[in-house]
Formats: sequence, structure tokens, C-alpha cells
Amino acid sequence: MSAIVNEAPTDTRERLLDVAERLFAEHGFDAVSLRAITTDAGANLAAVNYYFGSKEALIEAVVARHVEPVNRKRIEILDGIRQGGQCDVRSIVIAFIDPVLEAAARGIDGDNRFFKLMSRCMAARDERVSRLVMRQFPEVVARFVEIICASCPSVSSNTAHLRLMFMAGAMAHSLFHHDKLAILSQGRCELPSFEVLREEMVIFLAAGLTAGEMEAGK
Amino acid sequence: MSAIVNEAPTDTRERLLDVAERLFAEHGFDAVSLRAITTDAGANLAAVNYYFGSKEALIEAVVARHVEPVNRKRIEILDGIRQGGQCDVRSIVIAFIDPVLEAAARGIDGDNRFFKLMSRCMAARDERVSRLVMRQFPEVVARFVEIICASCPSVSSNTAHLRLMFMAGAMAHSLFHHDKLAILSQGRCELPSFEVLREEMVIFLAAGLTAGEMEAGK
DNA sequence: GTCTATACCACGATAGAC
DNA sequence: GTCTATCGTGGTATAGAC
Repeated sequence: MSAIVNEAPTDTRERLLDVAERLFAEHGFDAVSLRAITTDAGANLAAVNYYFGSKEALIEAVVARHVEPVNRKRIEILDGIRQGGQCDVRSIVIAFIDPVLEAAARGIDGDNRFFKLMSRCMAARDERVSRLVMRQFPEVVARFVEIICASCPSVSSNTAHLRLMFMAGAMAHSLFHHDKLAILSQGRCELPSFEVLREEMVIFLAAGLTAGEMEAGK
Repeated sequence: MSAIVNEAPTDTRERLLDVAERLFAEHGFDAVSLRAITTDAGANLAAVNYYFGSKEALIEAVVARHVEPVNRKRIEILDGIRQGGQCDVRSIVIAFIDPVLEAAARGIDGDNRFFKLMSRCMAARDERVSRLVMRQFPEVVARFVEIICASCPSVSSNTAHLRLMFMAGAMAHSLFHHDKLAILSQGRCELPSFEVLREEMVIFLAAGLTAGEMEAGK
């Protein structure tokens, strides 16, 4: 199909990443064969192994391409918050969520490719993605825990860690499965736009993060 | 190893389910081969296809064995709440979470097999598990949405659906990944017991569900 | 009915030719 | 750098033994 067409001046390696990303997001890591990827990318079967070493390494490369900038952006936003002196919980939640939504919006096509990819990773207990997560997330976790504790004096470090985990799970799951709401609700729930979903998420998670805090202040 | 040992008077079909459950939970659906399952269960390779029709159907059977009683219990608890007239959000959250924790506790071994299994399902966009979920969860969703709306007058049906999804995601993710907290936190967070995790979850989720409600009442 | 042996095709990986 | 050939392993289907 897209055999010799060189739509963009991308080299084989990059074409493989693009195709793999699209197929992985839609069908899952295991359901997509290297043969499907290389055929679609107009490359030879052995190309993946040549450029990446293994299917596992390809998966890691596909994921890392998105996760790294997202986490960099998160920390960047947290830095801005700390300097600004403002520490309301709402902006903490937004610092966690928005880089993900923006990364998705940057995607070439309008579908939820990035959400799907991300959520597939979070549930993949496989070592292939786990390793990447373990290497990259400790810093993000530490930064968020720190600012949560600063913003909510009554929340201990242990609790902050747990609440961060709840937040991550809620976000990943809803971004991944929000399009199933119509069926799950038997038509009683209309599909939310991403703007609505984002706002609902922020409200829910901010309330959860501050649970037990006194509600006196704003 | 466990070749001809007939530890319990279980038939082949049940042995296959037990072994598959254990291996799936630990390594994932795709990582476990039918050969590994049948060998461990002391059965022939073709046994899975004979009893279940396919690996996909085996997966569905393994999952359904746990999901069905959990959802039955959830609705049972909700019925009790409605009759009792009490409608505080805390008991709604507990009605959602506890059947899962109890199902896990009923497990033969002390590990988190059931959590892992459940979480693997939630992220599996595969049709194999999706179909089961779609068939079984609409009633549960409807019941929880109904009681959330009744308990929180300012929460619309749409919002209730979304918050339920946040709750599901937070629960699944934290049950699945809580044992990674030590690494993710670089040792700064101690592993919570399930009692602690449960209580933290209830607090967080109850706060999220009632977000925007007036905090006058208990 | 329950189970076994076995054959089939697709998969990931790799060695070596070009 | 790229491709072909090949190997071991995966899920599946079936014929037939008990």
C-alpha cells in the first residue's frame, strides 16, 4: 500500500516508530506483529531488529518518545508554580494532567492514539515498559509529592504518594475508556468532550487530594 | 511437576482455570502460552481448546469467575443501603471497593493475584475481555450512578458517570501497582497494608464524589 | 464424553548473503 | 544498510484412541 511512497523525508527508523505507534495504540503491543509494522512502513521484516534490537526495544522507544517530554513539561510547570508562590491544589492537578492532553493534541491525527498508548503502558506489568517507567517517574513522583505536602499540610508523605497513585489511575483509565461510556451507561451518558472531561477530572482529583483539609480557605 | 497429582477432586476443566488464573495474573494474558498452562495443569495441549474453544474464551472464563460474584455483591450491598435509608457517600465507595478486596482475600494464596488479574483486564482494550465487561457492567454502572445522584443532589448524571470512571481507574491502578510504590518513591514511601490502602482510597474517592457539594452535613 | 497426538500456519529473532 | 532464509515457539484444528 504505502510501499515506496516517501510522504515525508523521514528515514526508515522514524517511519517504523510512527507506524508502530499507531498500530500499538489501536490494537495493543502483543496484537501487532513486526510483520504488520514493517509491511505498513514499507520496510523489511528485519528492519525493526536492525534499528531497535527487538520488538521490546521498539515498544520502549515508541513510548519514551512521548513520556519524556510529558514529564519534562510537568516538572517545568511545577517549577513555575513554586516560583509564583501559588500553591492551590487545582494547579497541581492541572500540572499533572495538561501535559498529557497537550501531547495528545500535538498528535498528527485527531484520535486518542496517545491516551491509548499511555494507558496500555500503565497496565502493562511487563518489564518492557515497566523499566522505562521506573527509570523516569521517580523524579516526577518526588516533585508532586513534595508540592502536595506543601499545599496540604495535613497530608502526610505516605498519603500523598497514595493520592498521586489514585490520580494517575483515574486519569489514565478515563482517558482510555471514556469512549465506552455510551455503551456502559446504556446511552444515558453523553460522551464528554476533552474539555469537559478535563474539567471534571480536575474537580474530582482536586477534591480528593485535599480530602481532610479544612475547607476554610479558597 | 504436578503431573498426575490430583490434589483435589477437581476435574481437568477446573484445574485449567486455576492454573491459567495464576499464570495470567503473574505474567499477563499474552505472555502465558497454552502449552505452559496445560503442562502445569497436567493436561494435554488440546484440552484448552476442547473445554473452552480458544485461549480467548479461556481468558474470559477465568475473568468471569471472579467478576460476576464481585458485581453481584456490589448490587447486594447497594440494595442494603437503599433499604436502610442511609446514603452517605462513604458507604457508596465501600460498596464499590470492598467486594473486590473480599474476592482477593478469598483467594487461596496470599498474593495479589486477583488485583493483578482485574487490572490487566481493565487496560486490555482487547475485545476478549471488553465483551465480558460490556455485558456485565452496565447494570452496576446504572445502580451506582443512581445512588450517587441521590446522595449528591448537585451532581448530574453525566458527572456521576465520569466520577464513577475515575473511581474505577483509581482503584484498579492502585491495587495493581501499590507494590511499586517503594521503588517509585525511592524508598520514601512505605508500602501500605491493604487496610491502609482501603481507608486512603475511601477518603480520597468519597471526597472526589462529593466535590462541589456543600460541606455542611456530615 | 474425555483426552491424546500431531499437523498447520504466523510469530519474533538471528545469521549470513548481497 | 538491506534483504533472504531459517529456527524455535506460539495458537489452533482435527483425527482418532480410550
